[in-house]
Amino acid sequence: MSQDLEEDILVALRRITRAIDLHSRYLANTFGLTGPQLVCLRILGRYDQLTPTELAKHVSLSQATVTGIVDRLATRQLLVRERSTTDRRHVTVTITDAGRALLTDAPSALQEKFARRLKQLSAEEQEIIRLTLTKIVRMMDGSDIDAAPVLSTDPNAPADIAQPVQDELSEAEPAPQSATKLAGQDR
Amino acid sequence: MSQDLEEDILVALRRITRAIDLHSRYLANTFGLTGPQLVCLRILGRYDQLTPTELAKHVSLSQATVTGIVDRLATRQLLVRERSTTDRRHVTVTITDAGRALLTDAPSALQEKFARRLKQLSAEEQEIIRLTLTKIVRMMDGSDIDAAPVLSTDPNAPADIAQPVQDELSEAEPAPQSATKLAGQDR
DNA sequence: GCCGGATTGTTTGAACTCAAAGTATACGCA
DNA sequence: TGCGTATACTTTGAGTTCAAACAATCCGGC
Repeated sequence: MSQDLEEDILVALRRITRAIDLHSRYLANTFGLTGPQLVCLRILGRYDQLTPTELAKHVSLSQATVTGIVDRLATRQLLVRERSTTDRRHVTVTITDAGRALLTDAPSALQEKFARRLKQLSAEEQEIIRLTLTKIVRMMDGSDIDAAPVLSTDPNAPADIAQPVQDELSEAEPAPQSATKLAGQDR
Repeated sequence: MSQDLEEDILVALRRITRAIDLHSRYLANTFGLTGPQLVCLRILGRYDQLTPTELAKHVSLSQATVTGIVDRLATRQLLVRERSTTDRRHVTVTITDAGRALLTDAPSALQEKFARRLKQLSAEEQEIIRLTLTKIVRMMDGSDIDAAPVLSTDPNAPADIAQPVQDELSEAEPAPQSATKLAGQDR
């Protein structure tokens, strides 16, 4: 029965992705920003100003994707784009007062209901969720490419695309002995 | 420290989404089908023929999305679209021999590396992952709308958008009391 | 000063994703 | 028979996402 573990995981991930997407559209309708836009703006609110590359790293998106998001936020005047005078290749993206104002009463980028339910879980359960997701991220990170080394006859390896990135956040994950803990909390 | 649980989860989910997307592109390059295309074709391989609506339910996507995917698979002749003669509103999507052939040596829709790592985990750990993801799905499903009832002054409620969906497919998941099971099978 | 490689960002093209609008068809009821 | 609602699917429009191609700029060596 644990045979279709992979399938189950696939289905679960697809559903989660979908739920996130639906929430993003919901946010767009009711609040005016999509999920990714909100997340970017929030990060920017925290750092005040960043280059697109930095922002991309913080939100785990590619530079190109961030360009599009910044475009849309810029047309709404929620941030400003300026080329650096010292190195004109650099662009600094700065949050505006309007952007900051919008953030003050911005909803969560996660579904309210989900967030609420999350808080109702025991600290233990919350930790399991966090650790499990972190573990999945780690297992997925930088996959593929080295899993199929045969493809590129190119001598200089195309290198790992998704590269590390990994270290920024993954601090604590001591022991996965959590299994037994999970026992009682059914319901 | 458990304060930024929400943030951590958000980040992890975004990374997972990204990893899946990157793998999808990788699949497209090396195998010729994207992740969603592969998943749809696989389901079709299992059922032989389905209507777009049924297919959409099986893969947890909207009907509209499936139309696009079926389009692309159809132009590659991996499946055929036919209008039902009895009810011409219905379309049946049927996998072709070519499609079936392609499936035989199709890679996993999940990253190889991830799949491998997954198998190396203990049965217990695998179970935790599965249960955690399932739990997240359950917590996210049909969220939003009823979480913010105030928005629409419209008398006829826009109704639940993401609705259930849930029940159609989960035949093989009778009771969610699975947590307790986890207890004994420790090993 | 100038050329070539490296770095940073944007554009382009393709796929995915959804809701909402549109189209075609069926079915019930008068 | 005919009208209206319901059903099944497709189209449209917008946003996200990425790699790859492109552009602008910098910096080091000559």
